Amino acid sequence: MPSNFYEQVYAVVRRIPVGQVTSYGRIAHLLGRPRAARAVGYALNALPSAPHIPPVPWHRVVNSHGRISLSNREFNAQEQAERLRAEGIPVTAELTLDLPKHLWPGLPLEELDEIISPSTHY
DNA sequence: ACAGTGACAACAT
DNA sequence: TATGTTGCCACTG
Repeated sequence: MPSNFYEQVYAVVRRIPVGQVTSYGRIAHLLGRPRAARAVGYALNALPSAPHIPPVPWHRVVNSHGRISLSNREFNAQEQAERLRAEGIPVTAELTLDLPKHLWPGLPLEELDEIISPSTHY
């Protein structure tokens, strides 16, 4: 049973549209925990061992500088770059992209409320 | 209960 | 610009 926080992170990431990206910190802010950026990364790290349906587009999350994490010591970083390019986002050899240009605006309050407090939607 | 661990982020050199 | 340091928070054994 995944924790509530993980599920909240996954719920948000699923809303990121094709061709757009956001950062770990911004997801933390959306969830009302402005300083939990690190925990967001931790949540995504735990993803491969627990495949979800619908799938979670983890590749659309980069750091606050618009750079792919896991600095190229793992093939995962290259895979992430390829997936982003496939969605039309240019990624440099240094694994960076234009964050402001492709930044996902975020969620409407209504949808956000459903994620944070599912019990209050009726 | 508690210390250790990160796919972070901001700041300081 | 490029590293290093520090604060953070949820999760794990």
